[in-house]
Amino acid sequence: MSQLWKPGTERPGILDDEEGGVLFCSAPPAAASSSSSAFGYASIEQQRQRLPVYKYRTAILYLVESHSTSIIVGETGSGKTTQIPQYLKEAGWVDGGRIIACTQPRRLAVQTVASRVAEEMGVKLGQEVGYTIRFEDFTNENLSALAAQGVTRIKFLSDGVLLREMMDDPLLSKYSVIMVDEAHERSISTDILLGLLKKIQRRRPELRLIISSATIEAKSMANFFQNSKRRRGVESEGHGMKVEPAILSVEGRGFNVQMFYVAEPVPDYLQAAVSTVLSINEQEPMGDMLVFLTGQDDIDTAVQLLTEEAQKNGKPSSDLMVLPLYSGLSCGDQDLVFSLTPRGKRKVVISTNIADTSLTLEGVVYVVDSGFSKQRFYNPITDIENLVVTPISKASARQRAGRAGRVRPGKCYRLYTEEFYLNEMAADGIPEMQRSNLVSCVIQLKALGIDNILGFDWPSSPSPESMVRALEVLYSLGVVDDDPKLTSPAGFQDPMISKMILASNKLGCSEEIITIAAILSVQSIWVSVRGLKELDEAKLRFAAAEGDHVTFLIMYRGFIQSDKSPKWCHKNFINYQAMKKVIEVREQLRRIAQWLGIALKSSGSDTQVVRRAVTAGFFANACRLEAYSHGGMYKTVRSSQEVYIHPSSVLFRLVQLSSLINILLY
DNA sequence: GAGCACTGC
Repeated sequence: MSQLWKPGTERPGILDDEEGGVLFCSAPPAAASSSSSAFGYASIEQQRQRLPVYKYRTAILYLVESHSTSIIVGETGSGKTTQIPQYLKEAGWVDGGRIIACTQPRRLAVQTVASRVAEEMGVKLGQEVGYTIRFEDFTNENLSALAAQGVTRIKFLSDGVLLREMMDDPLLSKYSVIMVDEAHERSISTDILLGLLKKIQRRRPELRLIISSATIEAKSMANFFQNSKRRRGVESEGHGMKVEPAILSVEGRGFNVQMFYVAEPVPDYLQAAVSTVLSINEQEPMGDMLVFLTGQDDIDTAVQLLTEEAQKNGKPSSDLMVLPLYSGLSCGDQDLVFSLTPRGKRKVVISTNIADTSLTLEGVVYVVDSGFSKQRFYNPITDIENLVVTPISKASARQRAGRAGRVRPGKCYRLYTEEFYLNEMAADGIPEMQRSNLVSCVIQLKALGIDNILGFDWPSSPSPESMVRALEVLYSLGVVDDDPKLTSPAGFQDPMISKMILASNKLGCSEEIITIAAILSVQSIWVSVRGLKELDEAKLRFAAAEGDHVTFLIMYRGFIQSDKSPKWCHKNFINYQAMKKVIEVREQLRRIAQWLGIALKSSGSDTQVVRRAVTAGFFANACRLEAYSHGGMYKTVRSSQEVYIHPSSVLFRLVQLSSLINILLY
């Protein structure tokens, strides 16, 4: 590599122009390629140079050197995530013991990207290239001179972990460059991170930020980082940097995807999806299909309809291999979608949004897009979060379509009209921050010393009602005082859990409550097969009349007594992976509890104190059974909101039963 | 008779 431009030297000849205060850098000259392998196959170096981002190497390094914030818009397959940290290292951004950080919203992405980069650099993962996610720290940050060889210089981490690091080192002083990847997803932790990084920049003008995003929403991101810097514009001058964020666009490596729309709005997208799959199968050449629906229910129905169709012998649809995909599936079922398609079969994966963000399917040529997804919405008045089937955004529709063009030119069938796409769909989705309960978000900011929550500078502000509601809940739990400042160090992130654990200390059941807290933090410890009689029977074996929390305790004890046996879990319809996570989380909670001076103490067979501790933490959810109500209707104490026992609860049948008795009695 | 997708103490 000889054509490098070193930071601090004269800038290379790049065309740039000012546009509304934002610097656009376009069409850089292609960098001269260096060595080529003497062998017949592509070396890692050659593979790296073939990535679209390689053409922009010099440009990116120039922008990072000369701007405090650079925004890189790059489609999937551009190589930005794996390459940019390496470019930065090659250009000297790790000199003097500094570290380059690259954040991801998901754990799996952190692991895979880190190991890919370690492989490309020919180093052992955990040394020069490392990663940190919860429960796994694969870095070597021991800075002693002797160990200097394998010290971590490029570090991948989940954005949640970087937030945690801020509690110990508020200025994140060991990092020279922080790259926030997948910023377009606008997850809560990414948004908090962006807000805090903007604050850090004022105190550390030498820190460079790279915001990496898949959509052109970049412009509003640029505005966010530009605001208020104008007012304090002098600060960075000494460093010879531009305060306006730079925006650079890198093309992806996708193939062309041809779009099809329905002529008229469809009355039933599930039916429409099924018949579209069948007609693609009859009319189009081989190639796998990916269908986007909204949830488990829809997906199971669609799979069933298509499988029935496929079983009709002699029909062309008999060569379909139909597979569902959603997070509730067991690992084994999820892995099926990655299996090789048998000869003469065509794979059809029916998926939720999981195929949009978390999993990448190879070999998809046809995408069927219902135009809907399930989204969480939060109502601060009732303090209730809901899942609602909602039209997706244009950005999301484009992302879905792009899945068809990863291996060769593809086709995307949109089950909505072009008119709807052009005129009705929102350009971007609503950030998660504006659709969620903000209790843990507020407590995190408080723990970082941000006291004026309502005045915090967010990439997009949540509603004042949600903020006030969150503060109210924290106040009623005694977590914040009148100031409002945190009354005690935030040991546990979730204040309800925190309160429950503190109460258990007084009640003498911390052993049990820490188990319950751990179980509440995983998705579900039951396997997710619905409508299966055996599952209900298994539940009855563990069910306690005292409710789900006590049931969890019985299950956990059984798991420990089985010696943490996967077979025992399988037999009892318990999710082994979830149980393993419970063990890990429990251990972490136990450590924190110990640090807070809470000793583990068991209440033995006394479950009453356990239930007292649970209600101490979750009293805000208290509700009253309505007399004479059919089907067990409750109303919340705080807002008289109508609520029902969830069918997944062990009390579900019991309540049905007891309300039946009520009816008989009156 | 029902849970889009994720993160972390």
